[in-house]
Amino acid sequence: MEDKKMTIDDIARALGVSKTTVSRAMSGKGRIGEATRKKVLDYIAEHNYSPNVIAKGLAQSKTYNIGMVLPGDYHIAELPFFQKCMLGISREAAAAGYDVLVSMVTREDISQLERAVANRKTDGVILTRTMVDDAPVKLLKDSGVPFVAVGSTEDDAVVQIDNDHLNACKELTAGILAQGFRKIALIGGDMNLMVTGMRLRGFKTALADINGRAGGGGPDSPRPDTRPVKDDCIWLGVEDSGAVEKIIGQLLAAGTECIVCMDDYLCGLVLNALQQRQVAVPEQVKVASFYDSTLLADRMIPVTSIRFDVEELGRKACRQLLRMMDGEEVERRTLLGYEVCMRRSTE
Amino acid sequence: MEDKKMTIDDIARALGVSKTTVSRAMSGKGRIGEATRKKVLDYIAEHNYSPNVIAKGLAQSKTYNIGMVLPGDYHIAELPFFQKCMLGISREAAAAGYDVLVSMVTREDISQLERAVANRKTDGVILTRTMVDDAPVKLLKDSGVPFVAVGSTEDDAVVQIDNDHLNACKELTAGILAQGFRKIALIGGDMNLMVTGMRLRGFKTALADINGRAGGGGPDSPRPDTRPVKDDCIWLGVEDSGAVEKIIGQLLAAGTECIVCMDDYLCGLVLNALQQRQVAVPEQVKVASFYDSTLLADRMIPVTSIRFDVEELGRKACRQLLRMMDGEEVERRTLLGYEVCMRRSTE
DNA sequence: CTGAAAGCGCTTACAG
DNA sequence: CTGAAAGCGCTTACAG
Repeated sequence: MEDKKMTIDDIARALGVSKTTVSRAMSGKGRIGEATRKKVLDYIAEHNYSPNVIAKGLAQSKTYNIGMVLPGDYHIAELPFFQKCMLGISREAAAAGYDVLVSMVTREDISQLERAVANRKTDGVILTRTMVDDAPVKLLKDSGVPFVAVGSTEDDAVVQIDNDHLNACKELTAGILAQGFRKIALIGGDMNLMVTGMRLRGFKTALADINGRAGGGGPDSPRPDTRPVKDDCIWLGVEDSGAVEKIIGQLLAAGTECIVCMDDYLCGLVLNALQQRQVAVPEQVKVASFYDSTLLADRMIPVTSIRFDVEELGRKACRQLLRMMDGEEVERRTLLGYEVCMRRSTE
Repeated sequence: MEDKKMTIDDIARALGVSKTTVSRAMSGKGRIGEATRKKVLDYIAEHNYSPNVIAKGLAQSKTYNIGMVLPGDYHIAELPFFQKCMLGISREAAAAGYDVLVSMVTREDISQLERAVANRKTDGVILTRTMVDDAPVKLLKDSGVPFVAVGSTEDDAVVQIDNDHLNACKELTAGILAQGFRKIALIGGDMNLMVTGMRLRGFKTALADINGRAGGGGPDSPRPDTRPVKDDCIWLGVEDSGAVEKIIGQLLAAGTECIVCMDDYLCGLVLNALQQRQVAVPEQVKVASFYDSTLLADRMIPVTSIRFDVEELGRKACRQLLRMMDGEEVERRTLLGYEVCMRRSTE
């Protein structure tokens, strides 16, 4: 415990060198004799000294903290995502000598983030979720603090890094359509989440593609016959079992062959509703979901799903931020891959 | 944005006073003229200045950070708990001018916590979960940093604050037994979690009580006839649906009347298994759970459950820690209340 | 290769 | 009531 209060000055005195020398030995910056260097490092190791990062930071005008904005009111379906993402961020930060400061925000209250920014407690900030019309994004833009958003934003001046939800959803949908199904429905949650919109676009693109309109044909490309996406197959803003029950009733009556769910919680509700009506999956209806989280780990049938590497997403976001803090130019938008896992539920 | 770089020196110069005066006006410490004080405060408000907390901390040998240890590998059943607990901690910390630094630990790797401690980046630490033979507890004890554990610990020198799981489980169990049921089973998860043990003890106490052995009778109290708790009614370390299926089979064969689940995830598995076997709840079997989380929010029947105020638990833990950091004596063990919510599933 | 000194932005005895 | 100065524990030009 004694060593906890040891200072660079103590070391300098004990070794008969200057503080400058000790500092240089540790940082590796500046010229220093190999023998001196070793002497200092040995002493440090032996006495289990570690420098006061706060003081170091002050001298360098750095905090060695990165801020992480975490929603305090998110839905249980998102929890596994945040857990992994946090883990990735904190591991990468630790590897670079940084600690992670959390600011929990809700839709009504972003005061924790305001404090962290005003108090200059962080060298940069990572947003772990993006919303339509996102208050934290605005705050951070105004503050001038370097930040990256995990997720997509409307403002493309913002550095953002995201799973490729659009193409993931498109490929998943296309995969199902490729099996010959045409009556396909989409159920999604909170429309204020950017991710909901991205998936919706992926879904629509897949439908449009199979209808013969290969995406983004130029103005002079032939205008083929198209079957427009039917609105009654897309349900967004769905939150609870009551809503799901009702929707399932309508979908079954309409002869829906496959239901794509935007998250594993909704998918759980859908499976419950189907089970209660004695509708067999996949024999009578196919079901697919996103995230591949433990939320569905123990269902009777394995559910077709997208798999993302969320810890890696967190790590990449952190690395990106560290580069920005070093003044490097970084790409505005980074999209990470995904894996479509076809399973029993859509066979 | 200009004001972000403003320093106490700028203010002093602009106002023609000393830095000392500015500092005193802000902190309220030391004698200072009311007029001077107002002048300084007005200037600060107008120019939207906020002091550099890092520098302030250095001068006071404080960090204005509290550390929060978060398991990086916890189970989904625990996620709603951690979310609320974090929110409570961070809100209380913010109110006291502190930020929250997270260290994510896993069973194999507590290096993030080691770093935070070695680097003296926090003035105190909150542990958000306790395990049997808990590595973070040991590390923190050795380090000498003030800390409080949310949860119960074996080592009662540790300052701990917890929901009263023992009595909650006891009361829940007693409430069910009071309805006349005798064939009651308990299903629990990870036995390395202290909470599992606490609930187990509560369950056993309730059984013992109804068997006539009022808890803790002295050596000279009459030794009444006792029905010992049957071990085949208690299943711990249950993790997945496979295990649950098997257990449910045995319990039904044995004529079990009620199943108490230690968390909402397990309870979900139990409900699935019962549904699959067409066993009606509560008509044929009663079911009760803990936590009252959104994990079970959308089940067909409302599930009898314990309700804890986890955000308040987080807040109390944080307040306790702040008091310790001020050098105050605090009680070694604090237990918070609970609410037993009897619902349809045990009617 | 090494050191004395100034500085990071605050606080706080110590003197007026 | 107010200020000059030293100090928190580091880093980093600037000189040797």
